[in-house]
Amino acid sequence: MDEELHERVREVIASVPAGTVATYGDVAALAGAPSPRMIGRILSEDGHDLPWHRILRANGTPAPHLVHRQLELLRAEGVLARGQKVDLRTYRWHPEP
DNA sequence: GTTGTGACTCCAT
DNA sequence: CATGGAGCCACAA
Repeated sequence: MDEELHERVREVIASVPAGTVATYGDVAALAGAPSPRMIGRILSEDGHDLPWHRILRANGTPAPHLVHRQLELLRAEGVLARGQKVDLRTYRWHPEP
């Protein structure tokens, strides 16, 4: 049944609309993942098809080696970042009922 | 079986 | 803002 979790995570990430971002914790919670760490691992292996650039850390900063990449892609979608930090308060994705 | 590492988060100092 | 400890799961050696 862990495959479903895998699918769920992918689905949640794919559900994040352009111009918005989500945190690892949010994705983990929405997908029912056991821990936010799994999100990173899944992205690292199966994130090639997913908008992984819309996934940020809890403080609004992307992962260390992708920082530049993330911010550039996000900027292309209209998500402006201040230095390395994105305004989660403004761009954080809010799932609709 | 343990140990170390990782695209993590939270809280205390 | 920096640092450290605790919690968490998966995988390689």
